[in-house]
Amino acid sequence: MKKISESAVRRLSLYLRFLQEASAAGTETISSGELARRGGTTSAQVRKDLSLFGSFGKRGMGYSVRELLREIQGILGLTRRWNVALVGAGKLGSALFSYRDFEARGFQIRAVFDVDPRKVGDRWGELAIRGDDEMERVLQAEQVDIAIVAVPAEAAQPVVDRIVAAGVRSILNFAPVRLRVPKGVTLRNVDVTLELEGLSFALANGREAAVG
Amino acid sequence: MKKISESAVRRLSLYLRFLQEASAAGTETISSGELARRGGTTSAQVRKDLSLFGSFGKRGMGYSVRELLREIQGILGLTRRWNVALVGAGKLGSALFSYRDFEARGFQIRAVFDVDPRKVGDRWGELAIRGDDEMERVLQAEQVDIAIVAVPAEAAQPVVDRIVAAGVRSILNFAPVRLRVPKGVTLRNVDVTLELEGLSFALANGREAAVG
DNA sequence: CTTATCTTGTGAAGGATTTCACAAGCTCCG
DNA sequence: CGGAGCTTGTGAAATCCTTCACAAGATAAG
Repeated sequence: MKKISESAVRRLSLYLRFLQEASAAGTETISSGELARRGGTTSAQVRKDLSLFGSFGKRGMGYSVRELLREIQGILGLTRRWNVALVGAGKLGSALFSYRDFEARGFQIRAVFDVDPRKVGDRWGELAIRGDDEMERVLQAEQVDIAIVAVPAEAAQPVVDRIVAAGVRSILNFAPVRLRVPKGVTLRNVDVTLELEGLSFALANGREAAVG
Repeated sequence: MKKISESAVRRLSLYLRFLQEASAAGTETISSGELARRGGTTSAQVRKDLSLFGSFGKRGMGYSVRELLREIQGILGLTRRWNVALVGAGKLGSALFSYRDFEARGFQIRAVFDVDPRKVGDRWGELAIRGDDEMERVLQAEQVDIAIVAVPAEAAQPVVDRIVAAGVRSILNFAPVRLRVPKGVTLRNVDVTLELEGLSFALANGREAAVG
C-alpha cells in the first residue's frame, strides 16, 4: 500500500465531517467541488485524496453521501470503537472528559488516571479516577488502544514510557514537550503554545492564513 | 521577503523551546545537530530553517544559545506582549485560562467572555467574565491581538464574525468546525477529534509515526 | 604559522504534494 | 437514441519542502 500523507488523512477527517453534515441535512449526493469549498481546498485535491483509496464517485453525478461516508469511516478505522484512557485528571483532562463528542465518534473513555491521591476515587460520571499505580494493569484489562496524555510537561515522558511499556500503540499528547516513543507507536501532539506562537509570527510579519 | 512555510514556523517554535531549556541548564552554545536531535529532525533542516532569516551561527562552533534565543524570539514576534481574549468560559476555557504558561511566553489574557448570564460577573483571578454583548467594545478597549475561541461548534462562526468585525486579526479556534475568515485574518485550528481520527487511521492501517 | 577538526551556510538534487488539464463515463431531456 | 452538460479519475506538470554534499570559516593544538 502506498504512503498516505498526514495532511491527506486530516483532509479525509474533514470530508467525513462535511458528509455527516450533508447527511443530516438530507443531501444525497455531493461533488468534489462542494467538499472542496467547505474544506477550503480544491476539487482536484479532493479527488486525488479519495483516489488514494479507490474510486467512489459517479462521473457526472458526484458522490453518494451515504456511501462515501461509509467508505471514509472504513478508511479511518471508525467503523469500530476504540478504547481510550485519559491520563491526568486536571482541568484539561476534565475538559476533554466532558467533551462528549468523542463518544459519538467511537472513542470511548474507559479509564482516567491521576497521581494525586486526593483525586483518586472521585467519580467522573460512571468512572472512578484511578491512581497511577494501577495504570499498567488497567490499560491492559480495558484493552486501551489510545492514551490521551494531559499531565504537566515534566511528568509526560515517564508517563508515556509506562503507557508504551503497557502495550498502548497510539498516544495523543497535550503536554508541551517533544516526547520520544519507539517505532511502532504513533504519537500526535496538540501544543497550544506552538499554535499561539504561530499566530504571533503571523501578526509580527503581517502575513495571512494557514489552517492548522 | 520570501514565503515561510507553516512547518518551518512550527519548528522555530520548537527550537526556541529547546534553547530555553539549554539556557536554563547553563549551556552556552549548541549545534544544529543537537537541535535536530531534540526536535526529531536533521541538522540540515535546522540550518535551512535558520538560514531563511539570517546567519546566526559560527562555523566550527555552533550557535550561541543566548543569541539564537533572542533571534528566534524576534522572528516569532515574542519580544513584545500580545493581548489575548478568551471567548467561551466553559471547561475548556477554564483549562486554557489556568494554563499559566501563556503568561510566561508573553500572551496575556485580558478578557474572558461567555453568553451564559449565570457566568457573567464571576471572577477568574483578576478578571471578571463579561457578557457577549460587551465583546466588541472590550476587544477594542483592551486592544486584543489574538482571540481564543472555545465555544460550541454551532456558536463558533457567528462569534468569529463578530471578533473579526471588531478588528482582531488572529484567531485560535478550538471548535470542531472549519471557520470562514476574510483575507488578512490568520486562523489556526486545534481540533482534537481530527487528531484522534488520525490515530484511528494509524491503528487501523498499522502504520507509524507522524508528529502533530 | 600550519595542520587537523569541527560545524555552518547553501546551491543543487531529490522527493513529496498540489495543481492542471482532459479523456471518459454517467444522466437527463427531447 | 443522440446530444448537451456535468463531474470523476488520473497522468503529467508545477510547486513546495527536505536532504545531500561540500566549500569556507572558525578554533585549538603543536
